[in-house]
Amino acid sequence: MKWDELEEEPCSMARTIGVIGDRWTLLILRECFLRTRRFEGFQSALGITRHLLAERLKKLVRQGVLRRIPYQESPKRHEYILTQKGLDLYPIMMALVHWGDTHMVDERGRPLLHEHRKCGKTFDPVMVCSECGEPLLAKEVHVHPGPGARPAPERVLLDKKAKPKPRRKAA
Amino acid sequence: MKWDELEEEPCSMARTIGVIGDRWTLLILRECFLRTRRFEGFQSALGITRHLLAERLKKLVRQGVLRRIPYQESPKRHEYILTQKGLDLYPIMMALVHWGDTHMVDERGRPLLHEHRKCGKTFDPVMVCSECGEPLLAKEVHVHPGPGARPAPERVLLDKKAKPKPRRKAA
DNA sequence: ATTTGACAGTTCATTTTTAGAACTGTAAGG
DNA sequence: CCTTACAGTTCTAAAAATGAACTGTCAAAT
Repeated sequence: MKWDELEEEPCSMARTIGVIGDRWTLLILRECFLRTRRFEGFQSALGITRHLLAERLKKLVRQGVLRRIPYQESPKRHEYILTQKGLDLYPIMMALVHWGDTHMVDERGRPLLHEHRKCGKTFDPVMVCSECGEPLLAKEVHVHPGPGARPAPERVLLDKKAKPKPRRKAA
Repeated sequence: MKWDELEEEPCSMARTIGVIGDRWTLLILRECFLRTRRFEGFQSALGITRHLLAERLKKLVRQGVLRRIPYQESPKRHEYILTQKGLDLYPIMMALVHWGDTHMVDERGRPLLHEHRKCGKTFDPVMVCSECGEPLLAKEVHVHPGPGARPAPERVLLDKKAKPKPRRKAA
C-alpha cells in the first residue's frame, strides 16, 4: 500500500495515519506543540536529516496541519505554525505521551509533567465519552457503520480476499 | 536516528513512537481492536506483506503489547491478543479516529460510528483533565521537567546543537 | 571589502526498509 | 492423492531514509 491510498480508505484512522502516521512527522508535531517554529529549530532538536525535514514540513503544510508564514523579508524566511487542524491533534499527542508515561518509564519516573492552567494541578489526560462523561473502555464501545462506510460493513480497509490469490503455483 | 534509540529518549512520546509509531503497526493495532487475532486475518484485512506482518507482530509481542497464545496443537497455531498494555492504547486509537472523523471525512460522512454501551449513545471521545474534568486545550497546559528529565530541561530529545557542525567546508 | 556565520533549503551517493512474489511445512477434508 | 487453510520464511526489486556536502541570500564582524 502506498501513502496516498491510505488517505482514500473508508476509515478515519487510516486517513489520519496517512497524514501523521510516521515517526518523523509525529516528532515534528511534538516539537510544534513545544513551540518550535523554524527549520533549524526542528532540525537541531530532532536530528532529522534536512532532506526529510523539508519533505515532511511540505507535506504537513499541504495537508493543512501547518501554515507557512513569512517572518522576515530578504532573505525570505518562514515559520511553521499549527493551524486549527494541527492544534486539534493535541489529544493524539497527549494520548501518546500518557501511554509512554504509563508503560515506558524507567525507575527515574516521567520525563515531563503536565500542569493544567485551569485547575493548577499536575494531571493525566483521560479519554471520556462526549455524551455521559464516563472514561472510555474498549470493551464498552460498539462500532457500527456510518454514512461514509463502504458496502461490506465488516471490512473497513483493503479487502484482499476479493482477489483470486493462488497460493501455490498452478503448474 | 534508529528505532531503538527512540525508546531510550527521555520523552514519553518518543518512546511510544518507538513502539507503535509506524503505519503498519498502527493498522495492525486497529485490527486488534476490531477483534482480529490471527495471521491470515491481519494479512487479508490489511494487504500487508506477510514478511512485514510477521516482523511487526514479533515486535509487538516483544514489547508486551500483544500476547501470542496457542489456539491449537498440530500444527501449532497461535493467536495474537492485546495485553493490558495493548488495551491501554485505546485512547490513542480513539484520538486518531476522532481527528480523522473531524478533518478527513468526505461529503458522505463518517465511515464508522461509536456507541457507548454505558449510556447507549453515539459519542465522540473527549480528552479531559484527570483532576478537574475539563476538556484539555493545548494552550492551557504547561509542561515542566519531571523526575526522569535529563539535565538540560528545555531539550527533551537529541541535542545536536552540542556538535561542532561546520556548515561550509573548512578548506 | 572580504570573510564568516545564520538560515532554509537542495542534491546526491549509500544504506536500510518495504513491496511483491514464491516457497516451506503441517495437517485436515474430499 | 490432491487441494486447501494456516503461519510463516526466503528472495529480489523498488522505494525511502541517512549522511554529507552544496547553494544562495543577507547581516555582522574583521
